[in-house]
Amino acid sequence: MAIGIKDVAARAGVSTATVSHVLNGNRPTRPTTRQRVLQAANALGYAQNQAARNLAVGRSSLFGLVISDIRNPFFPEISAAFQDQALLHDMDAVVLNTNYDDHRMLNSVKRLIGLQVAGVAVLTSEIDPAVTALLEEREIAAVYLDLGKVDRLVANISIDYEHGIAEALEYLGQLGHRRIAYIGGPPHLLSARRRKQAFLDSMRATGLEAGHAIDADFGVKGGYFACSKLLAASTESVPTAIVAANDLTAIGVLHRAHDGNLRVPEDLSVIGFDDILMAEFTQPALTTVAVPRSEIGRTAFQALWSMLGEPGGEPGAAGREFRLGTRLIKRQSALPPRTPPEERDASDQS
Amino acid sequence: MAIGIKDVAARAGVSTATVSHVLNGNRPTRPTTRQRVLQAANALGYAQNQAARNLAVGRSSLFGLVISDIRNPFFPEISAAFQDQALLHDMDAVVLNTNYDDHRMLNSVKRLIGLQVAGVAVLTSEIDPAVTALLEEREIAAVYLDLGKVDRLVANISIDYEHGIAEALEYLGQLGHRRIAYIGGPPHLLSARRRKQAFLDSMRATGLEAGHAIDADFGVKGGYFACSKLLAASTESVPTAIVAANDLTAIGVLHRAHDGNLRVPEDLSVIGFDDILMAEFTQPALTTVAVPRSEIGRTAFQALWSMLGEPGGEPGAAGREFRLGTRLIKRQSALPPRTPPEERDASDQS
DNA sequence: GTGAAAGCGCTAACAT
DNA sequence: ATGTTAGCGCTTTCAC
Repeated sequence: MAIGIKDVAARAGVSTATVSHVLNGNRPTRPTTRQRVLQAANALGYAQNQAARNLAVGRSSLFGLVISDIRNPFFPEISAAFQDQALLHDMDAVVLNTNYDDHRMLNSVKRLIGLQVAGVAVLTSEIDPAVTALLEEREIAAVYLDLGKVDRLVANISIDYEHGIAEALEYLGQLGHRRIAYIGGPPHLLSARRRKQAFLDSMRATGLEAGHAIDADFGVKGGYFACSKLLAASTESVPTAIVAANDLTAIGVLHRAHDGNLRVPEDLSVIGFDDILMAEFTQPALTTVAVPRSEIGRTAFQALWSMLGEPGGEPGAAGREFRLGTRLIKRQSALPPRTPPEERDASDQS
Repeated sequence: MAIGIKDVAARAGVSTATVSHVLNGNRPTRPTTRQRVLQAANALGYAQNQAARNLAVGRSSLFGLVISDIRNPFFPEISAAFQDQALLHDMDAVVLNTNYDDHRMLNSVKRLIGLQVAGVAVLTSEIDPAVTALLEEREIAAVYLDLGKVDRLVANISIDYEHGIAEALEYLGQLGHRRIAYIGGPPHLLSARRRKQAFLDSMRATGLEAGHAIDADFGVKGGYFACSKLLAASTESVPTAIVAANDLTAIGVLHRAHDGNLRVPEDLSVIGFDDILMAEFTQPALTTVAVPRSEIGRTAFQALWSMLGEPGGEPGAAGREFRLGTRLIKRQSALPPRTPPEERDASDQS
């Protein structure tokens, strides 16, 4: 069943070396030979045995992609973009979920090492230092998300929350808002800390009056209750705009604001992040700071790819820092009107 | 850098064969030797070189999982369940998106064959016959979704829409509904056809009065307009309940029903499928027929796993048919009330 | 421009 | 219970 390089060689009347070289384009071959080989390979339906190839080359055509959980809508787009790039370069990706578990994360990386992956992208929110250490020791190219470091075999992607939030605040300013509150995420998450800091810095920079900043849980419920607190303040300190650290939080805010039995500023404006992508669907009225998911995936691949040297040759480029911008998506965010459905169409499956 | 089996053998003072056997548990070893080997492996941070192993064994520790598009919320859960099972059996999965493209699907399978995968799960809606043929020819274990066939190396998973819809209709009957309409999906999709047929059969069986059955596009918009048509009918033929072939369609129906300017039965009931999972989130009031996504993923893995024989030994079990049931999730589906947020929490990510 | 042959790291007979 | 060793299918040096 297994059709090997020998079969192709035999059929083409050449040596296996030639077949190999034709297939990998590693050295010039006479066009006629080339033809014969290609034809033979095709006729036999030959598929290169990657296992053997990898063994010989010492590295596989696999990249590892470690994410928190593919069920979290934040990741599918990243993963898809990563794989699309991989396909373009004739590589494949093994995507592993850590389920937010450090131990499982380390294990995943060990598995990947066993698979002889050519590189690993770790795009989870928190990264176990043991992982970076392991990858470094094994001299495997790696790219991380919002990890500070960069090295010969370590690239880093960071999201420009600072600019994104500044943009959002500017927008609110144009709308006439002056008292702006913030609802953050769990302080133990790096992204939550960075977003909050960006908000505070940006407020200071623009000279706007910082309302309260409350930490919540990145969930709908957290946003809901945080909003209660904010709106229950004495009249002159009730914010007229709220920036929420992610979209679920923002959805919670909107829910609360329209539940009634609460004094809500006429023109309350809410801004969220489009982290989990449902925002647009569930709350077509929510203005969001869009995180460039596809770009993250694409960039992660490129980062790894660029660090890859020739199998036994030059070392490839050094890792570097990639900074990705956000996009402010403006939708009226005061009252979620009940409108006819958007022309969106996310369907077709099963 | 690369730590090989020899290093472990040396450090443990045994032969490579012993190390191999300890690691794979292929033959009894004296506990003390076992210990020494394990310890040495651990101390060195040894990770089995899968490429070499696969080459020797003739088969990799990889399963292929071919899906339409991981960005479609139907798939992440399937994929995650599949991978969780894989992990349990010390295997890995390479997940490939076809983007609903036959050509890309065939290509994906070819890639997987090159990777020497031990089996392939093709869980897309439509399956190119060339794919089944190729897999069959290469004698690779395969499992499909709603493909009729079953064979020595071909398993099949089918969803029991029939029962699911019957259950839904029974429920509507209990609620007192008699005139029930149906909005289907694009007839070129197998799942759409199967669901529609199940509806019609079930209606006939229960003796309920079948309202109109309209084909739509599996999208929100399609549901919206189909609903317009249904409710615009002459009074005595206006349905009091609508079954929609997927959840986006159902959401469209709900949107339309509550847009005003249309005569809507007091107690209009709507039932959808929870295909894309957002239904619960966006429309907590929609009763749905739940497709068992995780179970599909889990079953797909099990199907492949059971067909795997010993590398060079017995052939493993023959492929068989797996039938998976649906679950009817009852939520009031008449008027989507604007309530405080559910205690749901899908949050936490980067 | 092409071929012969030595491994890549592991497994699995076959020995002991 | 453990060691020796011949490949697995490919790449790649070294000859030609």
